[in-house]
Amino acid sequence: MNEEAGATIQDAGTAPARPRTAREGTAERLQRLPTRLLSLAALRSDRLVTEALARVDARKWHYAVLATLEQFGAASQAQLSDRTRIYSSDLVSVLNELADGGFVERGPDPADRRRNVVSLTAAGKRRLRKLDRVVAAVQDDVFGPLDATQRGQLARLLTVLVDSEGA
Amino acid sequence: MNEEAGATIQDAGTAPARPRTAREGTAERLQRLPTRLLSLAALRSDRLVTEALARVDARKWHYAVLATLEQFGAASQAQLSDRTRIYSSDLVSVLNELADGGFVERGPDPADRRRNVVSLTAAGKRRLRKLDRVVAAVQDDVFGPLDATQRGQLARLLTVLVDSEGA
DNA sequence: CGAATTTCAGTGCTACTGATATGG
DNA sequence: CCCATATCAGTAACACTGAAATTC
Repeated sequence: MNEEAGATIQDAGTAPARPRTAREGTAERLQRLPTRLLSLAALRSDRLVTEALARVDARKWHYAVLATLEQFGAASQAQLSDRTRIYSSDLVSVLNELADGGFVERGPDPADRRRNVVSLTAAGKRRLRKLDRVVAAVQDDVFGPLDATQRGQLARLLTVLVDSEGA
Repeated sequence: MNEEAGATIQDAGTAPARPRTAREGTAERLQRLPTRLLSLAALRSDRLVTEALARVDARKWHYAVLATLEQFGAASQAQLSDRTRIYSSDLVSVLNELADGGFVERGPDPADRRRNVVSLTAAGKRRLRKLDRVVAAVQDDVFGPLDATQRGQLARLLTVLVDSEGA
């Protein structure tokens, strides 16, 4: 099958670039490109998270909203949007889904009738426990190749990057 | 209608969770969640890369294809797909765009008429130089908050994760 | 025949941009 | 009048699936 294609592909037009300068070969630039490494690592991570959550009929945003509600308490959608980084326009359907499942309640805020008050239900808390376990398990899948020290290092470095936003 | 929890946002229903156990508070779980940190960092990185490339009418995949062609030489689309991680179905339009710009040439492989041979043109090499500079500049934007040692650490850790795929 | 290659059609999720209606 | 909030409509880029036609 994979005969080495004689003249055609081996040297058709472009010769494979070798590091000409001793300094810094541009050869493996793509494979080593930090932004690409970050992108590829996140792609795999997101895929595993998405798959694991899909197995229990959940999405990343569901977890983010539930965890945020438990941490900060009931909130308006604008607050939830800030805290979860979900665009408020996208948050609408997420809350619809969570409300359909009975995991959150959404009612008008009597103090400001533009707002809704979104709060966790008892079922929502149980749901959060479940998703906590799912998400925790995925961490080991994703970061399994790293030992505890490396995981800490990575988390610290990523936190610096994430916190540098908008600063 | 459904406002049984009369209070507004301050204490509607759910009290902000405090770390009850001394062990490991689940409070900031979302903010510290490694897969989320990875996702958010990559999101910002991808956005900056995409924006910078868009300013010169390019996309990430254009760069990936051009750099791969220079590194490995002319190749079939299946080979390019493997090397760039672009799905072969998506590669078609990327190559169309690059060919429209005169940056690559795509011709049939006489040795195996199922294949195309994709090769870099002179204009493609000049294009690659340009994109190289753009991409290099973005690295500093994205990883500016880290010093050289930290950047090396991060790159090493991400490489471990990326290489662990399919292994 | 089965398998590889290119291409096309189409899905689903995400990020992101308006616009709109309502209320402060 | 200007601003905030929630909602809706829609776009673009991606990741991914499946199927077709051609050729090995």
